Amino acid sequence: MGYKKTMPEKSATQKRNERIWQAICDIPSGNVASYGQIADIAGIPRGARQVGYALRQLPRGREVPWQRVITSTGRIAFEAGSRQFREQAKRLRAEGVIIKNGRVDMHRFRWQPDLDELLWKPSATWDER
DNA sequence: CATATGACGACAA
DNA sequence: ATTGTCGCCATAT
Repeated sequence: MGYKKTMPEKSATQKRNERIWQAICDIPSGNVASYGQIADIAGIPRGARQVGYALRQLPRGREVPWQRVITSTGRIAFEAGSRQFREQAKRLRAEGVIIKNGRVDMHRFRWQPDLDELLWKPSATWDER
């Protein structure tokens, strides 16, 4: 029975990454969020860089809308013109996000969770069908 | 243990 | 608007 005791538990890092990936999955298509914003939602204040790290660790095949995470100033974090930059821009535009002069208008496309909640909260009313 | 690094962010010039 | 600096914090060496 106990021959599985060496099963390694998820490291703190792994659990943190999971929370981050999960938070990113909540960003609606057509919207974007900043690294810091995701960090806060994932319960990691001042953890913007950790979000970047988690994304870099994102396993192939794991479906997470990583393209929706950009810097707080509305820029794509990758070097302009790089392959990754173009891929992200392409995906965002495919969702209707406008990138003008290499930047996204955060006032217009930034995801606002609380506002989003307001639309989900009254679900009880709709759940009744 | 000391440094360096990075898909960040805030701020000063 | 740009650019540089510094703070932040997990990892890598």
